[in-house]
Amino acid sequence: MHSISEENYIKAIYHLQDGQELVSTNEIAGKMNTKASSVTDMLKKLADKNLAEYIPYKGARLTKNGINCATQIIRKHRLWEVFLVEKLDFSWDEVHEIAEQLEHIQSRKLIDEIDKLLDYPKHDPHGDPIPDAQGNYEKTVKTPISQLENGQKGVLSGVLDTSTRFLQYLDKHNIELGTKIQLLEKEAFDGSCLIKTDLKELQISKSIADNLYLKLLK
Amino acid sequence: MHSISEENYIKAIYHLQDGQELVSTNEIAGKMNTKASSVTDMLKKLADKNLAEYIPYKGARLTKNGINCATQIIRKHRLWEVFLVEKLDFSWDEVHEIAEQLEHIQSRKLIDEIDKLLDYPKHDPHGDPIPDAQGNYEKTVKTPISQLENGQKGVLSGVLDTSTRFLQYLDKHNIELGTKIQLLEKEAFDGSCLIKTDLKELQISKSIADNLYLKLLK
DNA sequence: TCCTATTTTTAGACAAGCCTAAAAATTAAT
DNA sequence: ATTAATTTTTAGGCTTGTCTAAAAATAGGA
Repeated sequence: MHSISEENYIKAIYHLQDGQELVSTNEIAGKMNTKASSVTDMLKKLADKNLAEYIPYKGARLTKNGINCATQIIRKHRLWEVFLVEKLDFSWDEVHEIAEQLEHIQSRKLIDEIDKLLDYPKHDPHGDPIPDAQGNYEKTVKTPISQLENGQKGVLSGVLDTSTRFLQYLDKHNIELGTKIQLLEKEAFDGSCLIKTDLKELQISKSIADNLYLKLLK
Repeated sequence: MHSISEENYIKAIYHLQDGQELVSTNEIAGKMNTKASSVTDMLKKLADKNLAEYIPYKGARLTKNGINCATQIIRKHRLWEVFLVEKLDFSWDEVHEIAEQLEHIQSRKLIDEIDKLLDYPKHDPHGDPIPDAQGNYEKTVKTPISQLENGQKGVLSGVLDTSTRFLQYLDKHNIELGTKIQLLEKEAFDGSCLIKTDLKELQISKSIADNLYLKLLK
């Protein structure tokens, strides 16, 4: 259907266009680790195939077609991640790269069977929602710890950075999806935060507080 | 490591070189559905990478390196086939194309975990042996029904043709791997055979008799 | 052996995806 | 509003893997 390269661009645009109207060439180049000129080439191709609208010098956005395509790729990626963790003893910091390969396997039946095997999970191991076969998924409001008021609490339901280093840091401190976290105090001058889990209190830097997304509890 | 195209050539050469010393350019082109000139290009590249020996105008054979590579690809292909049949309710005639894609996924740990999940199967759904992590696999002697003497019997342990049509034909007649089959009588003039299973007697054409491989019982 | 048929290789072209360097358009700043 | 900085596009080139058409090598037959 579409080449792997096309699929990767579609996915990148989808993730970038969240909220924004148009995604710029440079933003896409940054995310894809390619040069702006390569992006321009690809945007023309995606526009030809009616997967994206492309306005020269302004940017691009996915068409309905492109969005469908993106959600199906994301569905595959996240289901494979769940599969790797649930069925094959991978840890949540090992699965991303392999899922990047597996998400391009073309077989509708395959991914639907994987979905069934896993009993139709709603979230991947990093807390991100999994689109169903029709591309629908639940969008819950998640707030980074750095934007909470002192005293507010919530359940960890997503991480922005999925690098091995960061996920292993969380493991070390027994923080995982579903962990209940309360912000005790935010330092005004450097944005670092003192947080509390059921197990202990922990001082975290602003960049970590930016990466931990909570579903708020009142 | 190696490109998908390289891997496909390596696999093709491996399957063709069974027995033969050198595999010809045309044979490879036939198997790969490409033109001879494309094969020549690739053989030069494989020789550069020390994956094949290439003697112009004579043919090619895999090096030790190439053979290792081939057995690892075959290992992946066959394990994925078992996975699809055992864990995802695929039938044995649906799995080949998907396994052609999955066999190129690069992750040593992934395939070893799949192997473990399946409890280290020795044969794929078509009866072909699965190489272990070191590339070793059992080579049993299998004889096509067309080469048996009248009265000889054996257990179906492999099929040559894995097309959907053929596998569905076997399903229809309740013939599967492990089915005990006896040759009652071979017609001299057209090579067709009358065979007997536990369930019934069946007249099969020579081409079908050529495709059904038995492990002999005495 | 010599001539023909087949096989294989070479030569040149093309598409996909990427790159660099230069030109054009846009944005920001004085 | 004009210039300077940034962003984006164009132009041209490279690699991989494919193709066609022509040339070269091999094999087969009389």
